[in-house]
Amino acid sequence: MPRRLTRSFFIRNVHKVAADLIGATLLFDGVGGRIVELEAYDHTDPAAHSFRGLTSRNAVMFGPAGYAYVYRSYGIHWCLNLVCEPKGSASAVLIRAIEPTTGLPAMRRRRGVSDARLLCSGPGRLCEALRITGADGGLRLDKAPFELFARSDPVEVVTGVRIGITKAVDLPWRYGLKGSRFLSKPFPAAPKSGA
DNA sequence: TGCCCGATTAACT
DNA sequence: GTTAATCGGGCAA
Repeated sequence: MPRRLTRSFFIRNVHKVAADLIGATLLFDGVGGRIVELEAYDHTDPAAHSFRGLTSRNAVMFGPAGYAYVYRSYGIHWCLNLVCEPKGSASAVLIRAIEPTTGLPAMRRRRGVSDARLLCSGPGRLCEALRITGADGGLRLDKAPFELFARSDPVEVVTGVRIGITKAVDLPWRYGLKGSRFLSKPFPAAPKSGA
């Protein structure tokens, strides 16, 4: 039986949490799967919502670790973040892709597609598949409807630059499960020496 | 009050 | 590869 993640898991540096979440299982109302891709953000980061300081939208990011920050993207999609530490850094990880393992029929119904690789590979897609909305912002991650379980097997974590942003584009704050078929986009191959 | 634009996605050519 | 959809946040006026 995998270990249930408690709030203390998130009371750590956002990059440590990010690396440890690859391969972990995320369920919402009993539907979800294995986290294969995420990105880190913090208040020193021009690409982060928290960069310009506390506002009503991003207030959850400035609060305690272990809570969900959900925001609307492009006026259309919802995106899920997990708030981390250090305290006051307004840091969080954006869950970008999971490998669907539980509740496939519900996810297919909600997404309107059958291909498993199109269910949860992308931050907006996975929120639609898990039915996470702005109403879930501010909820604790260690209580229902959220359930998080630590990975039970070793994984290889790869990093790269983040996707879909126009600022701080060079920070290697994207984390992924090496070789996963459920990434929203592949990680570039390691550059050859001498390139 | 108005304006610009985004941590995206799907449907185009 | 390009672009429309769609709307609230954040900043200028």
